[in-house]
Amino acid sequence: MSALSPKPPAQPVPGEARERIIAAARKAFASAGFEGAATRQIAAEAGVAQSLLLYHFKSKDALWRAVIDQMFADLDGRMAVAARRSQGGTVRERLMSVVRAFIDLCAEDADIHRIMTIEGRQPTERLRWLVDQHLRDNHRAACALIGEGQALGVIRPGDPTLIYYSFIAIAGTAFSLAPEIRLVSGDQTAISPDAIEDLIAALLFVGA
Amino acid sequence: MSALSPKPPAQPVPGEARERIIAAARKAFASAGFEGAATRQIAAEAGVAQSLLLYHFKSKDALWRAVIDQMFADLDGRMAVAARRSQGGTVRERLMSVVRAFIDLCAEDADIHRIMTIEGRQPTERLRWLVDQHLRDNHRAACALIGEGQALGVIRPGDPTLIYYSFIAIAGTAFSLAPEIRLVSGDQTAISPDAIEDLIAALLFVGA
DNA sequence: GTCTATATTATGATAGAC
DNA sequence: GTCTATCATAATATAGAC
Repeated sequence: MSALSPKPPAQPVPGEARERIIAAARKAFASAGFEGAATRQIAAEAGVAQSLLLYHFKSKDALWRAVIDQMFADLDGRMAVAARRSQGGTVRERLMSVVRAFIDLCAEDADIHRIMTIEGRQPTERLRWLVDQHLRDNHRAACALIGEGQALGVIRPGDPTLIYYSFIAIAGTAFSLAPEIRLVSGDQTAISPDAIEDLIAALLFVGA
Repeated sequence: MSALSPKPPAQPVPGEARERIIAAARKAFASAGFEGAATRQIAAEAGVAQSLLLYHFKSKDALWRAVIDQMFADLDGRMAVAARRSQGGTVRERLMSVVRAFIDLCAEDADIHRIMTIEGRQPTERLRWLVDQHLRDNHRAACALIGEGQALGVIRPGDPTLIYYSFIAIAGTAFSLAPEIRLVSGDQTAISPDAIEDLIAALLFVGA
């Protein structure tokens, strides 16, 4: 290896520590909530000084917002890809395309569901920011698709918002509570995206 | 009012403060998680000194366990009533009886779902205690009923544990995330037990 | 950009008066 | 049973060297 090696292990790459901090913060917020997560512990997990966290982000609150923005940039990107791939298909195909994309996202990393199910419990300033910044648009798009299917008699009748949250609940809970499910079932239950997809299809479609 | 009035307002009734502490602790643990909840804040909410909390319960951990035990005493009692009321009925009737009892419990107070969805995320000592103390038995009973329905072709095929957790997810999430649903939908969505029951029936039963 | 050191406040827990 | 006062530690955040 030359001295100009493209990936020097000791020399910190610019922006790398910042990303490590965000990753560690996401894990911490997802498992202990905003108040329960400690910036010291996040910094230790990222392998940096606690004060560096407040250099890159001006406060714990700002760090939380950075975590959320990164998570939703990923989510929105995946949803856009799923929508594009299924465009021109039936309502059922288009809906299951985004449903499957969300299931796969949760299977890979349930942190987004974990954080959302903590923040959605209380009408805090953080929740209002979340709704304005990210949730309202996703909710509107999903409900439009659900309403389209209902008009065609393909999707079960009922309040689209409740159907939307039921779908998220099934898709997210299985992966968010994986540690509990493992302990309760004695490791007998395999949590597969296919099995979750079947349950959601049964919920959504008429005569499924 | 005589001096021997049966309900003196100033004189603290024995055990009353203890109950207020448990109630305040349940709210705190449900909204902020174990680490995020502060004993000082719980005591303030209950209107007592912080140290009194550690007189009645020897530690924050012991307080948490007392909260859990009280919640599950209520849950188990309601489930037993629902099971007794429907005994002799069809599998569908028996299942929907306990399903409805759980929905009503969450509608009245979503704290049990909120606490469980926080604790189920990480394989902590608290989770192991929860599983041994309360969860395993409830899971076994539910899965037995689900399996019975599947053998008769009434309930959708699939891993009973995943079906069980999907039911809990739908029933609990709607009420746990009520503040978010309210904000996102602009108060357009009414979260009624009947609507939730319909969604769960669609999920559970073949050809629903 | 990253660190050490520290200020300030909040935390869980204890001691002891009443 | 309930309180005030306090301890030791851990929290977020800031100051300043390199």
